[in-house]
Amino acid sequence: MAEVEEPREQVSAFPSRRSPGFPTGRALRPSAKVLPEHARGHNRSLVLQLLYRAGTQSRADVARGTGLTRVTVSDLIAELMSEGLVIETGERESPRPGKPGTLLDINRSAFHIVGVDLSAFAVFRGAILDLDGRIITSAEIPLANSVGADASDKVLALVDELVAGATAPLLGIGVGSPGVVDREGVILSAPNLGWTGLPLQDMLAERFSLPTFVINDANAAVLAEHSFGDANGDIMLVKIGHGVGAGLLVGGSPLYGSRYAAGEIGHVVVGTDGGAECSCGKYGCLETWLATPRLDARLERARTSADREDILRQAGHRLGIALAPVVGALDLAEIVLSGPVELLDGPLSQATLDTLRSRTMEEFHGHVVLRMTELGDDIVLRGAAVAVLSSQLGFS
Amino acid sequence: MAEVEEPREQVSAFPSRRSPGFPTGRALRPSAKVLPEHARGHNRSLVLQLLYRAGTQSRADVARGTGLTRVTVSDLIAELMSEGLVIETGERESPRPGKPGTLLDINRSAFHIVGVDLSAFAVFRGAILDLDGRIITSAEIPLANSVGADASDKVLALVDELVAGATAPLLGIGVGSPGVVDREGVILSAPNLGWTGLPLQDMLAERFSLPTFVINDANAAVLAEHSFGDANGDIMLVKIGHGVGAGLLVGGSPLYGSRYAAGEIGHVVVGTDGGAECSCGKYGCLETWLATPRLDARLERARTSADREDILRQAGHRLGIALAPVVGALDLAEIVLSGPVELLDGPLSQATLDTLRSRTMEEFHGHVVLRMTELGDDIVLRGAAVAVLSSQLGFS
DNA sequence: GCGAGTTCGTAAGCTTTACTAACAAACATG
DNA sequence: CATGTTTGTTAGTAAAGCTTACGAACTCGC
Repeated sequence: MAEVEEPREQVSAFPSRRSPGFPTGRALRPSAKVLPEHARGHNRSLVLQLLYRAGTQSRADVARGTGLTRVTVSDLIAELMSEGLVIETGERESPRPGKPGTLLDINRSAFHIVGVDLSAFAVFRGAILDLDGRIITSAEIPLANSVGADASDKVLALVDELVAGATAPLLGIGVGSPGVVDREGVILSAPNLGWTGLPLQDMLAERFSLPTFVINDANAAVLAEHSFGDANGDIMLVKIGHGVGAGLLVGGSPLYGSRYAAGEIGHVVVGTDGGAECSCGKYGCLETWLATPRLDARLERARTSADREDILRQAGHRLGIALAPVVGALDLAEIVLSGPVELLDGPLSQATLDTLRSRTMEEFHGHVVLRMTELGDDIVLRGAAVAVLSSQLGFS
Repeated sequence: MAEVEEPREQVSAFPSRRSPGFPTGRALRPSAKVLPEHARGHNRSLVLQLLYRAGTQSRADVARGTGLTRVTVSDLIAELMSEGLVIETGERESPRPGKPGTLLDINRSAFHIVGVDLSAFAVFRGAILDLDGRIITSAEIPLANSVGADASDKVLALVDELVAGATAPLLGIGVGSPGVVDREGVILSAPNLGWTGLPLQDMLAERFSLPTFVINDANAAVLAEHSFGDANGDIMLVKIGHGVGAGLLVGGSPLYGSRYAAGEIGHVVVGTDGGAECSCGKYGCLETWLATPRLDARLERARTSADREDILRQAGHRLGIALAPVVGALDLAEIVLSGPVELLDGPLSQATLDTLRSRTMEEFHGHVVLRMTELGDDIVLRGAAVAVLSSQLGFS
């Protein structure tokens, strides 16, 4: 019995079955046939998802929650238990009549995940996380200006260290990298790290024999916000640091763009009144207004706190100008900012919101929410872990 | 055996089975369980899709094209033939060895579709189309300034006329309407027609007992461009007329937005240097630069052809300014313009493209293509028909 | 002309999956 | 303590696509 379609052979922590999931649902791609076993995988994910989210409950509860019958749920649960993914946690103490149910939960400590963030300044950060996305241990390796192969060697070294220190079977490795990353985890271009066409995902998967996922850092961040934050509906996460980038989640799934460059808004020119010269050669790019080095430099020159506020407000204003057409086109529910709180939270984000409101139509887009993420500096790390979770367990 | 989930009972042209399709594929919705019959529906659509696109071929060809076995394909084809959707068209004249296959095709003249465009100026347009989207007959009804119930009565009258003149069983009714339309085909707001919360889809479905789909006009247009035009990848269709709106297709499916207002970019302010006062009260909205009445008025005041060109170029420039952040955020493959060719095709679209190139990053988004649609004034009509096709046959 | 090889479509039987029906176990309530 | 409720499991059924096998119809080489 040959596997139907398994493009890349990766060793999984699960003995029997990899959740196949459905074809991506794209109406027009030459989408694949669906076999009964695919349906099984879908329902399996459904059960897993319910347990993950709603927590401890009985088989009968799961049956009601998914719409499947108790028989089918029992069967799926047996499979999941044999893989060690689900455990029985005892009996329900019954305040109601009838036989008390056997309570189930995801075995939240049975597997760990390696998450890596390559987007911080001058340092690669990594961590081991549990299935709930909590950080168990973390590690760092200074970048020391390395680029190219030196830099990718440091990624390998960092993951080496994390994998060696793991205290539970690993579900996989997730990496959030700056730059343009394709669907196979090849980093097509990451100028700051001197990478072009680096197949980091394959390199890691081969070296560690673990399911590995390399994605863009802003996409990782928006995944984290979706899973661990309060995000609902279509959201855009704007990540402001040494550069400016964004991740978009539409209908629950990340938007890649036609050449994997979705969210690359840092070098879009903002406004029609010039602006400072950018490293890219143009004038008035979003990064010239918002990248933290530029912003810090401008703030240092400020004399009064009113000056500081003006500078921050101006930056926020520019962000609002750039985001207004995007909000209009996508009808976003939420815009989340990620970056240095002391810069972003306050006059800057307030000015962004004000500008957004004054440049879009209240009736259509007045409902858009703008806020800071509450996930702090771990957002990319945790988002990379979500990518692993989502692919290995079949949900996000 | 109860239907699993059929929110709205609609009479279909098909006796036995409505293609159920899969849940929308949104990772995080409380997505539904999948039964074997859902898989069947998916594979059924796959076969239909292949026949629709690739045209005449044998059962064995279909099996190779879909990855299903010849046995399964035979079974599905038998089902489709019993519904009158597929017919045998003769034997292949064999240049190759082996038994010649029996050629099959979609029965392209067996069903017709009603398509309606409510977005034209001062007139409602409708047509009967065949399964290939060709217009068989068309009809119009002058709007004569009616609004509210008078206007919706005219829609009913127009569809009455078309349905009465149909010469084949109807697959369904598709309507492209201006304004904000939700997923159930309720027109939440269409100011020009005086509609608020008008359940047009239900009204038509009930009156004609046919599957009916009411969608936004720009979304219809982008569907048409996708199906009948050359569009590939993620596209945005910008529809310029008395207003300015857009439809977005991401990963092959339309983008609705969190409150069904995606694509409503007409009242986004463009640039940071003021602009004319808009009917909405703001200054410098995209519509003040591009809506055809404003543009025509400005062009009438032009003295020389150089003046005319300047005006058109300025308008195109503004469109480029508005689109640059959207291109950056979505990494669009293509932007398609729909509207009066004499205004849009030439200096205007050239200026839009120039502006787009000068305000985005060549490496990331230099590949974006900007062009006029070739579907002309029938684009909404045909897109509305695509909505019917896509839902009733399970593809687009 | 004819056997060998190829391709097509179908028949029969198998495997997977989720379903229904039925039941024993375990509990609350009157 | 009898009754009703809820849980989880066993047994059997229906749907779907698969594999295997086969007759029909064709081309090609001798």
